Amino acid sequence: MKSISASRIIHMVNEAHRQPPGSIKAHILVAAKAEFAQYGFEGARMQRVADRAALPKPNIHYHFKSKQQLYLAVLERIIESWNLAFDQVSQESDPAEALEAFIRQKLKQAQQDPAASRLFANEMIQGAPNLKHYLNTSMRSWVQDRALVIKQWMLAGTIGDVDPERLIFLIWSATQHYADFQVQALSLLNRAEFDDPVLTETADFLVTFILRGCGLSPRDRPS
Amino acid sequence: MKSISASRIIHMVNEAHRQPPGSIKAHILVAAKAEFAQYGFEGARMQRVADRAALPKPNIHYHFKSKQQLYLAVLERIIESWNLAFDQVSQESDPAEALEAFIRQKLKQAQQDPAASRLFANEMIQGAPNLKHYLNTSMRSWVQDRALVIKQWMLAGTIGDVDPERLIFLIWSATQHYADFQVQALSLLNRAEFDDPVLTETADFLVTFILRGCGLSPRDRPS
DNA sequence: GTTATTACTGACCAAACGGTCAATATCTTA
DNA sequence: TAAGATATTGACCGTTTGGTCAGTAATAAC
Repeated sequence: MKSISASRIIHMVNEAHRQPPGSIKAHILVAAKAEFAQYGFEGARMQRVADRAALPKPNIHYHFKSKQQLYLAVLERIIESWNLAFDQVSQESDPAEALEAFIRQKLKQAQQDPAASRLFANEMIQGAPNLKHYLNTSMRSWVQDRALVIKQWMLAGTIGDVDPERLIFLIWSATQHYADFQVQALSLLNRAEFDDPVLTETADFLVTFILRGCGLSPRDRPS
Repeated sequence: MKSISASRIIHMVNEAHRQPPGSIKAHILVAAKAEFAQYGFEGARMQRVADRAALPKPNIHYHFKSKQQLYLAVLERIIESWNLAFDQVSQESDPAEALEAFIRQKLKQAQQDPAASRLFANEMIQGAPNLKHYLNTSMRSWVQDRALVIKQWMLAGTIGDVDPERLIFLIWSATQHYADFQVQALSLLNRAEFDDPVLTETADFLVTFILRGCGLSPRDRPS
């Protein structure tokens, strides 16, 4: 195995992953995301990435040194874009409103970029070989922050008794599943595609159901 | 592409997939399930299947003609084992009891055979290239039968207002996620492994939460 | 307009891939 | 125990894989 230090790899990736939207690197990253999402790291083929990007294969290798590095660049881009949607919530927020916003946002994310969701799913299924650190640091503290707020809501009596970590995990699973298992969902719901009407119906169901699960009623909306 | 008719493939698979538990074919199928679950079809390597089974590679090819056929045999075995757990439920069943049994059963399945769950997840992520027919026939009618019972419960007022298909999908997602995203769940819950105590806590949470989401209280249990 | 740098690509390579095959061992049954 | 069928395997094959490289085009700097 070539001895390239982890920090050097991370440095190179950091250079590569934030590209102006129209750039060729950004274009390759989009193609690679789709490929890795569908086939996983080992199943992905550099030739197919090139075909998806409509570029010769060596061109891909010019911009990204190796398959591994391309994968890491895609992965970092996804995590970063998810962190941007790091919505603010506090003890003072209304639980129903905050949870509803969170559910709708997660579901919209899953619909707008199912490839990102599937790539992440592949990484988790394989035991997160490239995201173990993320799971034990950023993700964990993010969850703990939110869990603390939920616990405070519980103490204040503005929400029912629920395990906050498991609640967050359930919301993630319920929303992500519509991206990862889209074919199953569409067959089950007898729909052709995951379009806006399906999104709205699904979001409404999830909000109602989960809020009820938390001992809350969904706030009234103009109908 | 070789022209082998679909029925011939299915016939061959049917011959292969039900093996006495101690047989070599069964042993290979277990190894292959783990490999396909972790890497997906394209990412799986026949050599690694052989290594997992502690057999020379040609031995695998003696028992299963091709990678594709081995994969199909594993898939059929999983679907079949899931169909065996086809628990009976009717209009007369108690909704809370029936849902609780369903949730606990699904979660236990996910814990006892996470590889099966992950293999299925991989197949869904790729758009179910080998399970489209299953999704549109067996799975669909299974869901519709259960959905009908849930609708009757709703008419009888023994359960709150919920979209039955989406409820089933949510239960699947919430339970399967603990197998597919096990590393994430363990990190989030600060646990080392998905053992029986975690299983029980998780099942209790899911039962309470989902029943509340359906407008039900979990039936009392001796504590 | 020359030069230096960056971007691109057809042709190629060693290694790994799924799969084969002839030779051998191990069971069945008469 | 001979004969046939089944099971096993070391050595091998054509193809595909991730990746390279020399040569060329395009761009930027002076």
